[in-house]
Amino acid sequence: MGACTLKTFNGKEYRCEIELTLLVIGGKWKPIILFHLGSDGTMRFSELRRTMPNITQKMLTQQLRELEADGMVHREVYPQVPPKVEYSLTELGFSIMPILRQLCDWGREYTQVMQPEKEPKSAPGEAVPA
Amino acid sequence: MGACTLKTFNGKEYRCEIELTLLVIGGKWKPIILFHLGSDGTMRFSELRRTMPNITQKMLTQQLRELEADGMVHREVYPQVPPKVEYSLTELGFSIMPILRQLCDWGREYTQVMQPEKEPKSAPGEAVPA
DNA sequence: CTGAATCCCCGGGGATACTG
DNA sequence: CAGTATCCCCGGGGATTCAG
Repeated sequence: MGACTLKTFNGKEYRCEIELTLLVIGGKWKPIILFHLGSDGTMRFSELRRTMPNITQKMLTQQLRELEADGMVHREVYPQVPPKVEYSLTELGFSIMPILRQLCDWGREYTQVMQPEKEPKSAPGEAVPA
Repeated sequence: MGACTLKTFNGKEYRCEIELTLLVIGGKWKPIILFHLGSDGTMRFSELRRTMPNITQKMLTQQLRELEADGMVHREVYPQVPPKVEYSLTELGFSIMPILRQLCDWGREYTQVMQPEKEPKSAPGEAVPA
């Protein structure tokens, strides 16, 4: 229904709360970053890079900063040389983990359901006829 | 963990099932389209356009075709003039609705948690101190 | 009414080099 | 080690026009 009028929160424009959520945790990298931090716990910058070999440091830094600004991750800087920076999820960050896990599960089941035939007769969670 | 090696499914490349899910239901428009179809049921093309005034017909058509190809929506063409085409969710499409609703809920709570203070002390679902 | 076909802009995001 | 700073490409996606 008409629940999709233009709203603004913290500089983010959205018409639906789903859009707002996607602005915070969506995009090519954020879900993966959050998922790793939630699964493996506190990680250094270089650890994250090794875990995601395909992301550039520019993008990793950028996405982490946005996640930090949106209250999803905590950034701990150790004033020493060589520099050491650790990232971890905030409580708010952890609160998205259940959804991330479901996204993961859904994707896994999707491959199962779509594998046998191109005509999808049953949804993930349903039994497929033999 | 090293659970993020490059995989391929149906021409989609992903390193994590989350990425695969996002390839199917992610992007600027798909979540909204799915959400409307799931909430309001079968809709004509023009109905969808009215519900989402900001999307162009090109994008709406394109996204609907991709969703159809991925088994998320069903496209029913009535061979008559003027043309009439109805879109609805498949079972697979419906199976994503719970997650969409949670995305929606999370976004709503996010605005509550982030509103009072910029320093996030509690996550959505937690009680905030008075 | 539904949609295909074009044209075109803009910015997400990659590659590379430099710095404290 | 953990970032900035540039440069630049490419395609997502908007506006508009044509068609069955």
